[in-house]
Amino acid sequence: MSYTYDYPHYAVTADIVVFTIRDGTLQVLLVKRGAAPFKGRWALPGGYLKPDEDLEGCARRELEEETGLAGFYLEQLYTFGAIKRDPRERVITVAYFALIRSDAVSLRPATDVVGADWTALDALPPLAFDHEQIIAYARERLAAKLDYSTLAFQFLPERFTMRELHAVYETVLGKPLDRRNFYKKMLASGELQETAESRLEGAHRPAAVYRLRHPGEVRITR
Amino acid sequence: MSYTYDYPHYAVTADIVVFTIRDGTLQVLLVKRGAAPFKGRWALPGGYLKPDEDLEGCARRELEEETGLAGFYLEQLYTFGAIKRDPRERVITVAYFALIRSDAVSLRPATDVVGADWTALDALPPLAFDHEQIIAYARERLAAKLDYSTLAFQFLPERFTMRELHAVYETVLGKPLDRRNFYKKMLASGELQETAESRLEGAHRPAAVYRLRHPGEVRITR
DNA sequence: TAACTCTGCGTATTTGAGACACAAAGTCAA
DNA sequence: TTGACTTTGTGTCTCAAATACGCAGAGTTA
Repeated sequence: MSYTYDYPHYAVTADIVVFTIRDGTLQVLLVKRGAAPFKGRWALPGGYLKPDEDLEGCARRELEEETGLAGFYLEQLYTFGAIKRDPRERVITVAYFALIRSDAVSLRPATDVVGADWTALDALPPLAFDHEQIIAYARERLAAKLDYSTLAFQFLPERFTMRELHAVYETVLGKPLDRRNFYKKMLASGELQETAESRLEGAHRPAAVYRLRHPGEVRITR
Repeated sequence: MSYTYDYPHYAVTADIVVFTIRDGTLQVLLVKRGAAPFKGRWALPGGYLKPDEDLEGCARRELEEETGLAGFYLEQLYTFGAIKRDPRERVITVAYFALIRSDAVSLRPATDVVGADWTALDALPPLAFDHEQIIAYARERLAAKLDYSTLAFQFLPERFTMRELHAVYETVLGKPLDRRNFYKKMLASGELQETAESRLEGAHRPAAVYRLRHPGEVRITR
């Protein structure tokens, strides 16, 4: 089957920067390419847009195929269309970023790749295409948005402690935040809901367990 | 001439939301379509991506053809790809927004349109495609970015007074800002450079003339 | 029961945004 | 020439939020 048009058309893909937090570091999902170009190199998960799906639908489908997960947070990032970014032909890629709880995922490589794995952001291997650039851009957006949204909660289960939330912020921002001021700020934000629960994890006072006042919804907090 | 591919490709366009300030209101550049679909309707300027130009290059070229202007500020906004956004065929459009000093422009309609004109944002006619949505999104981005960048200066000539700068902010944000606090904030930002010049415009004290400390460069100020 | 560790709350200081008063520097008209 | 008028430019006060840091609370372990 072939497709013919009267004037130039382009391949369109969605690539997704999937962030998670594992072992106290910010990690991103990479797949190992099984075919040329860049065969054997790591790359972002993604794939071609189909005629019957919209852009976000494409990103969501590609990621579901790879992780088995549905309902994750997904946001359009930027569109990359440099002429030679793909050596084969002109490919326009609409980049997305997603946030996922890594404990909820079991990776299952898609058909056109030979492996998929999480990689720490500060230990990235050489990547295919312009994917380093895409990841750098996604990381900036993520860090900036922590400050004025409830994005961070996408990394946590429904119920969590202040320490867990604090750790997410420190990990993503890559710098220490005063624990006590952080507690205050979070409580003052009005986004947290206390629960009756408390959690004992070690030889010390148990931590109160919180949940989001508006779960399953990313809110802009200013 | 025709173009044939092994799997679905898509038309890719760049549409540009061109903002300017005229008569004390925020205005946007619209063109009147000369052909179907939406013949006779107003739409955003834009056009098809050519194989030998990148996305920003496409936006820049389309706008240069329309306004004769070069070197304006241009930023990628968002990519719209809903399946039926163009009734003819699937079109992916990468939206940009540009800021222009309207006094520096003389409009000259491109070949495929019958007219081009500035329109106040609060008096938009019905638009073609999803262009209302694109404009709304661009307006949000512009207003948000005034707060933490030197974007506003793109609406002003190289040398300007505090009053002119103040008017730009009030117009874009659509609300009054205390003049005296505004002065203080701008001076404290460190982005302004005093000049020896002052400007006399009426029966009152003349205003000091400033210029940007880093002209021709949009800076993030936090 | 004392040592230890993390949790939770409080307080004091600094920084920045916003409200508002008033002097300064011009023109214009009497 | 002088006073009315208008816009420019600076300062002060207040309040809210961010930051620095002290310390009691509530568990476990030796």
